[in-house]
Amino acid sequence: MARTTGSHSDITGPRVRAAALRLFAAGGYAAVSMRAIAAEVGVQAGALYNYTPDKQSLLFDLMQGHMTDLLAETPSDPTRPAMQQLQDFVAFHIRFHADRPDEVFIAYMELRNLTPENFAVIEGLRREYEDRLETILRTGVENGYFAVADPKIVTLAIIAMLTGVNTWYRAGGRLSLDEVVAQYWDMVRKAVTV
Amino acid sequence: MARTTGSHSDITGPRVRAAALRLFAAGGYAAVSMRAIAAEVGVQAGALYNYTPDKQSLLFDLMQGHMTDLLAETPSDPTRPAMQQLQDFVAFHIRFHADRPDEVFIAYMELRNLTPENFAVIEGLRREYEDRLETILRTGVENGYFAVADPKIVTLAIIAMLTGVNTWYRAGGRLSLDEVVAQYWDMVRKAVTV
DNA sequence: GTCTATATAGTGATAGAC
DNA sequence: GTCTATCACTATATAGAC
Repeated sequence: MARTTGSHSDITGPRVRAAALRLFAAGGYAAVSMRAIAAEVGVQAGALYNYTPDKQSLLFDLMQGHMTDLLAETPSDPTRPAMQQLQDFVAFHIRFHADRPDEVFIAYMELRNLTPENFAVIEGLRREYEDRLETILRTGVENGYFAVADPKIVTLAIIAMLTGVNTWYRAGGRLSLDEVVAQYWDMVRKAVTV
Repeated sequence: MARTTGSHSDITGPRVRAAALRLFAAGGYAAVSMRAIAAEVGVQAGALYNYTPDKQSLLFDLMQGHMTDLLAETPSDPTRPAMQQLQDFVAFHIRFHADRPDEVFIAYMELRNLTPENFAVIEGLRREYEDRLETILRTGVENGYFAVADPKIVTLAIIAMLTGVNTWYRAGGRLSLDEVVAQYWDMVRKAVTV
């Protein structure tokens, strides 16, 4: 992928972010050098600084983009029964995360490599996502469909369980994503039902 | 903690491991220098190499020690009913992990910083632990106590859910560890019961 | 917009004095 | 067993030519 010369501003920027995403997910933010990212893109290290002010911004932009995409696509229809909303949430979470293994890995593993200011932003987005699920659980409790002693705990437990799928699921493996979604929905449904 | 001179072989070794544990958990293996570990112990960087052949061994020893402790302490009594064995496992997992937040964090976050040979060892120990739970689930299914379509999936889901406690639980917080164990056991029990 | 070259600082690990 | 000093690299980021 060695390049020669010329102008590529409109395509190089996305390629820098894609290379950083792949390399950060594979080796970890601290272990990946700007030179390695540049080599993956096919430019020299100095050229990266036309697309990002520094390495930290590269990480933050990837994580922020991931979290805002997550929030934008989360299903949210308060008119549906709580049980349906919960099923929608479970299916969405598994499918969204299965589609973006690198982003998910970074979002969980590289939090400590964010500056305190950037960490606060990402943490806020994460809490916003958790609140979506917690609201569904509280609604179901109020309406008598769910038996959940502590909605906050159950929220965190469900999200941890669902996100765990990413540690083992691979497309083309023993189970289809449909089967995975069905299995996890079965567990979640039983765990929260009266 | 600056030191002056003298011999400390029997106490410096454990202190090196303790410092590496704390710093790796706080900043990540790749981001922590041998000089930082030495400073935490109160010696110069060169002196560390009296206690470890290299930085990689320091990480591996911490992870291997954690996993062998985990396996050694896991309750295992096949004569008890599967439901009791499962409850024992859930309570043990939460308490063991709550006691060792740094070790748990490293065991999950630093897998990719192990050499391939060391990774294979840790991965084998991890699978051994998962097999303990999977065996309990299969026993309960055979005896008609559990309704679990795919014991392997449920094993991974339960472990992910339980380990997630470490991301938010802090001693002295809103919930006691007894309450946390009770809440999670309630969810697990309902999720696997017929 | 990308290049080459470089400033400045840090890295893991080792050698040899004490 | 710990020290100081150092080797050989690598790091992020910048300056200036083209």
